[in-house]
Amino acid sequence: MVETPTQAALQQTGVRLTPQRLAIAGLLSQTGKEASAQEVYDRVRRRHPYIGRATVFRSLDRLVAAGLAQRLERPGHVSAYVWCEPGHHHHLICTTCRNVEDLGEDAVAPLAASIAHERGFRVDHATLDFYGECRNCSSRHGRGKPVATRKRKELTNRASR
Amino acid sequence: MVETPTQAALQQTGVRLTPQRLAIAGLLSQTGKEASAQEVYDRVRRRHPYIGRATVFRSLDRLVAAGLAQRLERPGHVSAYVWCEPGHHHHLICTTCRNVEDLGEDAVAPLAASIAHERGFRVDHATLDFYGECRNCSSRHGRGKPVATRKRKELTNRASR
DNA sequence: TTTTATGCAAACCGTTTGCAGAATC
DNA sequence: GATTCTGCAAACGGTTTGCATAAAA
Repeated sequence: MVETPTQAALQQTGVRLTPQRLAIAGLLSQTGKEASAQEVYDRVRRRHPYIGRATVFRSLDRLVAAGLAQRLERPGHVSAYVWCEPGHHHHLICTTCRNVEDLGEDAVAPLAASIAHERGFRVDHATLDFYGECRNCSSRHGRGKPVATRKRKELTNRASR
Repeated sequence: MVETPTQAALQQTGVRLTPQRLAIAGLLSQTGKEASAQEVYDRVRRRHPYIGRATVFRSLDRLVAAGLAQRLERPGHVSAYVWCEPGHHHHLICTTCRNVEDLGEDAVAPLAASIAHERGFRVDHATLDFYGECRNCSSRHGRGKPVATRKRKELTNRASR
């Protein structure tokens, strides 16, 4: 069995490498998309039909605690999870294909600095996420044309390793 | 009965001016702090002991729909509500006193523009909130001293009009 | 063999909804 | 008087937890 980078990263956090965890981590890290726990559950079940919801939530929590994933609070009281590189905690989220691009901390740093300077507010932490349409999706349809033919292809992809 | 700005703003949205709504709107607009529905409920109950939770949620929804308040998704699946000026949808949130300062849209605009330009990502909407310590709280204790003696005073204030 | 994780089911808790009566316009 | 709102209570749905069993180290 070959050790993947994801596996190695997981190993380093001290948790046990169960097939379920590996599947969940692999799923997130390879799709590059945000997904709710329910969506993760649905997809993992294709390979692990007997997995329970609790296991999915617990695994996701571990990933977040380890800094390998981030939990986004989406409107409607549903959390979304994204795989993320260390230090990249802001995102460009495509509302069409749900792809997530990382945005480095340096995007906010100057803004935070100017706020500290101008308003006397010491910034400890910032949330910054952009929602819109990624380059790929924009080029798939004419400029200004409404996004009616939304592709579901990516969403039904299996996370095959 | 004198007409307050809050009352006038509410009136303009076409909803009926019930005592409960006025109390909730007054509460939010005057504290300038974020509050969960439960916290709003607890405080409003001091003046309206028979108010129901549902009424609080429905009133808050109206305020948000009218653009007079904003709903923030806080960690832990709890929503927080903040009174907000039209067009000011980003915030500086003090984690000590929970005060919320508005941040104009122009704070993000240049950032959004550069992202659109550099990464081909069309930004439709952005979330941006800074968490930290406001000027008042910083000056209440020596620089660098850990925030151990966190004041609860503000939180137990009555929202008396 | 010790420790940690899993799966199941029930509990949790913030939020929403249905409905009869009450208040606003 | 027509319409909207309230309060109650029950339903909802995502998430968490307790526990006996199973798997990882």
